[in-house]
Amino acid sequence: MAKSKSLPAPLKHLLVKGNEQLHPGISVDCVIFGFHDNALKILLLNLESVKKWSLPGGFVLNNEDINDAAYRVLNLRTGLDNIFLQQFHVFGNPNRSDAKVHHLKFQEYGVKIPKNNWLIQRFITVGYYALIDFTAATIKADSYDSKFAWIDIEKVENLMMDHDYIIEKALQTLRTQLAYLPIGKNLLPKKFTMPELQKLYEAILNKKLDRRNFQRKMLGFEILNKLNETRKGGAHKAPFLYTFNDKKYQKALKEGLYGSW
Amino acid sequence: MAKSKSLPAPLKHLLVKGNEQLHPGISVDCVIFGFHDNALKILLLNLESVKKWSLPGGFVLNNEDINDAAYRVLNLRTGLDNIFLQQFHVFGNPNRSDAKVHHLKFQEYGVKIPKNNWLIQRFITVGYYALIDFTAATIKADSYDSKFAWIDIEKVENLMMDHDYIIEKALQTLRTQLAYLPIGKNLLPKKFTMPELQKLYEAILNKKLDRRNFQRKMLGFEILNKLNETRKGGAHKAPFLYTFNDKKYQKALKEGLYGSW
DNA sequence: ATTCATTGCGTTACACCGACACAATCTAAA
DNA sequence: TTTAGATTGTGTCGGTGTAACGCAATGAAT
Repeated sequence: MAKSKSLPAPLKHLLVKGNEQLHPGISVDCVIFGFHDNALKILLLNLESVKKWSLPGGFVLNNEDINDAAYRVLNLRTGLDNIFLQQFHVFGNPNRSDAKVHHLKFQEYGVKIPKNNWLIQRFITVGYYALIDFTAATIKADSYDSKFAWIDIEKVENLMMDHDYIIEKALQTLRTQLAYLPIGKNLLPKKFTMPELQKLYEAILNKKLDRRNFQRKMLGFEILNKLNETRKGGAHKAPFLYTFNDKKYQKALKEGLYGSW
Repeated sequence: MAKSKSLPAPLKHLLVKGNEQLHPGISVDCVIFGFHDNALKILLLNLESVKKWSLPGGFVLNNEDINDAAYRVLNLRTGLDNIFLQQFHVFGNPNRSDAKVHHLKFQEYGVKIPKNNWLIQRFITVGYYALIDFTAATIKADSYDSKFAWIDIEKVENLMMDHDYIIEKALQTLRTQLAYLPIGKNLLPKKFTMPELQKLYEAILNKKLDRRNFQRKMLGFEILNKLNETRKGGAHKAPFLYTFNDKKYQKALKEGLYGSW
């Protein structure tokens, strides 16, 4: 009924050039966490053709490191650079791919995907998670998806394919790593207050923390610089501002916060 | 000069059927840790054709979960079942594959790999690590490699392709996970003594631990059953034997040993 | 019987953690 | 201008776990 729009070049490219320019059967998916209004959110894209939300993902170029591919996806969507981005799991269930997603998408343009096309194969995907400053990102949708949204971690559900599970795994990883990696640098603006940092931790852990013990523990890691400024404007006592001490932060990223044993 | 032996069926199969039966461009590699003579060892295979040692690895069947593929490799090599096996990293550098390995191998049989054959492509590999009971395994080599060896972790070097790096990453992961996962069940015989368990931890961490504190900490995890038997035969006081409490062990595997936060 | 390394169990000092107290501060309302 | 109310900065205290070390018991070798 609806008049077919003409097929966008990037989509055509996938069908025609995918086979020779992209690594077969493997993709990357990015769980991009952002923090806003004291809530942890995830960047999702809407595939109108299947009426579902999905994670931003992409394919791996023939001569591209898979980590670079994930970074390219992240950068393309958010415009951000120098972001904490980490592999966390490989999803290799043979039934996870759903060709219907692609069929429906191309149907919008009245295009039928040829049998045995590169796109209609089983894909194994590598999950990455990233932490970004909500306020610094400028999100771009692309030809496959026209809408995006930051969706509260509590309200994520009914995503495309196995993306719910991917997010669950990402969140698990993030929570575990919170215990031994310094998290927060990318999720918060450069200057932030201790209560803001605490809210972030509480959102990730989904758990209230004691204000005073949190501060003591955080300062104990020695990765923060206390500034001689306060954040005025709130209706209460003005809290001090902090920044991350880049050098010590990087060191902690490599060596972990404790060491234990 | 040397008379060409005839090409073994599994190798021929790779060339001829790989394209239709195996997932393209993805492999799995297993870092199999064993414990013997108070040292941590890794199972390596020798590729005579390239005169280098390599990790046991394999490909993923078209309809096979990638985790099952890794498990299949582990089981094929060791004959063991019900083993702790975990993904730890994806190695996706575009230059990591080295077609020369395959060319040399097939040259042994006077066979030239056709251009653009399935085998001669870039492979992205998923690293898995496993912990096994050295004494329970019966190692099998296969048609690609004729020799195997347990090589001391300290002496691993100059492996094929990026396998040194893969092992380094595996060891890093193992050390990190030691702090929050119960390790040891698969590396030791069913019954073991506290000093034996300690030696294992010391081998993994490459660090001496205090005997008395180690015991207290271990018992504190409440994943061990103390038996009413001792290990006689040593030239000294007979230490008590322990087993892992399976139920609590599994629970700790899921939830971690601490929880922190 | 004696020797001696090893094991089982215990002690002490110290750091860290959770729970809570109290004073200082900032804005908004009175 | 003063007061109220919520929030922040700093400190205390008891419990817990850890590192470092002591000492008696054990068991094979001498």
